Amino acid sequence: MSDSRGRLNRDQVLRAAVALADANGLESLTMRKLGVELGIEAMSLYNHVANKVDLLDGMIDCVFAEIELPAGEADWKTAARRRAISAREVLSRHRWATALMESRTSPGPKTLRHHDAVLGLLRGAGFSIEMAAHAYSLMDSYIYGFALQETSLPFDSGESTTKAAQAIMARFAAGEYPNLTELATQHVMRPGYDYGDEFEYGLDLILDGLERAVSTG
Amino acid sequence: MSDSRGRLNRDQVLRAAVALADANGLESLTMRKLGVELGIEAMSLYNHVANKVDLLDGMIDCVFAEIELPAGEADWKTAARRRAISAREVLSRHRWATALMESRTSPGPKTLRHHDAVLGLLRGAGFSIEMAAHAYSLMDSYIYGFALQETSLPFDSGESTTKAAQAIMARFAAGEYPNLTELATQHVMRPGYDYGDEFEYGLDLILDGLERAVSTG
DNA sequence: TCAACCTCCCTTACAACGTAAGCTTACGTT
DNA sequence: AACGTAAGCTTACGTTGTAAGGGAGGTTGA
Repeated sequence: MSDSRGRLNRDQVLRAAVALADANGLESLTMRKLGVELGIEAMSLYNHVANKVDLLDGMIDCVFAEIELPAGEADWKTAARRRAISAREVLSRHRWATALMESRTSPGPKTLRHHDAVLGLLRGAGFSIEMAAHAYSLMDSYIYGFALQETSLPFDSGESTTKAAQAIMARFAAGEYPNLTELATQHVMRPGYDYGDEFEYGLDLILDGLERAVSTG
Repeated sequence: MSDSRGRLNRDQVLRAAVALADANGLESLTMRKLGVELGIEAMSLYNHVANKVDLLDGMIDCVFAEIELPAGEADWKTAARRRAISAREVLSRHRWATALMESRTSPGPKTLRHHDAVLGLLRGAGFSIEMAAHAYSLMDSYIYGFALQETSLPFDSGESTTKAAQAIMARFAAGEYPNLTELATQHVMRPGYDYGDEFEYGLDLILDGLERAVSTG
C-alpha cells in the first residue's frame, strides 16, 4: 500500500499506524494489518519498533509533533491560546490519542520538546516556576479533558438499539433526567449546535483567570 | 474468591471487575481471570454481561456511582467544589477509568443520574441553559483531564532503563529541555511535592471565573 | 402431576492477537 | 570475494474474546 519504494524506516511505520488508527480506530490497529498496509509481514515490523507498546508510544509522539509550538513573538496569552487551539484540533483529528496517553509513561522527544516550549513561553512571560506549574497543569488538563469528552460524545453511534439503550431511553421518557432532557432539547439539538464551540469559552475563562493571577500575584 | 454464597448477579460481577482492574490494571482484566476471582468459568460471565464492552460500560457506571452527588443545600460554588473533588478522588482511586471513558458511547443510569444532578445544581442556582452547558463542559473537562494526567505521571515506573529512556536522559543531560529541567529540579523534586495538590488551584480558578461570568452575564 | 421452560453454570472449540525463535536475502565495507 | 548487518520471511506458541451446545435445578401452566 505504501507507494514509496525502498526500505522502510520507523517514521513510515509510525505514520502508517497513525493513519490506520485514524481511519478505523485504535482497536483495529494490529501488527498484521499494519504489515499489510506497509506491504510487509507483521514480524518485520519488529525491525522498526521494539513491540506494540513502543509503537503506541511512537504514535503519541507523532501526534505531539503536529501541535503548533508557541512562536514566542506575541504576548503569552495569545501564544498560549493558539497553542491550545492547535492542540485540541490535533487531538480531535486523532481521536484515539487522548485516551492512549494514560499508560504511556515514557514521553518521546517531540513530546518533551513541546512541554519544554510551553514552559519556556510562560517563564519568559514572567511566570514564577510555581505559577508556570499551575498554569501548565490547568491548561493541559482542560485541553486533554475536553478532547476526551469530545471523543465520547456521540450519544449512540448508529449501532443497533441494544436492550440497555432502550432501558435508558425508557428512563428518559419517564422524566427521570429532567435537566438532561432540558439541555438536550433546548440546547444540544438546536440546528448548528457543535460541542466543539464550547472549547474556546472555557479556554478564555482559564486564560483570563491566569492573567489575573499573574498580575496580582 | 468471592465469599458470598448463592447465585451471582451483575452487580457482583461488575464490582469484582472493578476490584481486579484497580489491583492489576485494566490490561490484565480478562474474562478468565475475572471468572477465577468469582469462582466460575469465563463463559459463565456471559449470563450477566452481554460481552466485554458491556462489562466495561458497567464498570464505568460503577465508578460514577461512587462520586458524591451535589447535596443541594449549600450555595452552588461549594457544592460544585465538593462534587469536583469527589470526582477526582474517585477517578484517582480507579486509575483505569478515565482513559476508558473514551470509546464508551453509551452511558449507564448512574452516569446519567450524576450528570442530571450536576446540571440541576447549576440550573437551580440560576445558570441559564447555555451558561450551565459552558460550566459543565469546563468543569468536567478539567476534572477528567487532570485525572488523565495524574495517571500518566510517574516519569518512569521503575521499569528497566530502556534504550529509548536512555536516549531521553541523554537529551536531558545535553540541556535540550532547559525549562523542564528547571521545573523538575526546582519544583517537582522538592520534598513534599504532590502533583495532586495542583487540582484545587485550577478548580478554584475555574469556579471563580464561572462566578464572575454568572454575576455579570 | 408432569411437561415445558427459564436461568445459570459447564465444556469444547476457534479465529485473531502479540511476539519468540530462527532462517534467508541483499547491500555496504573492506 | 568475503563478511557483517539490516530488514525481510516463515513457523509456532500462549492468550484473548466468545460462538455453540449441553445439563442441572427451579418455576410455571395446564
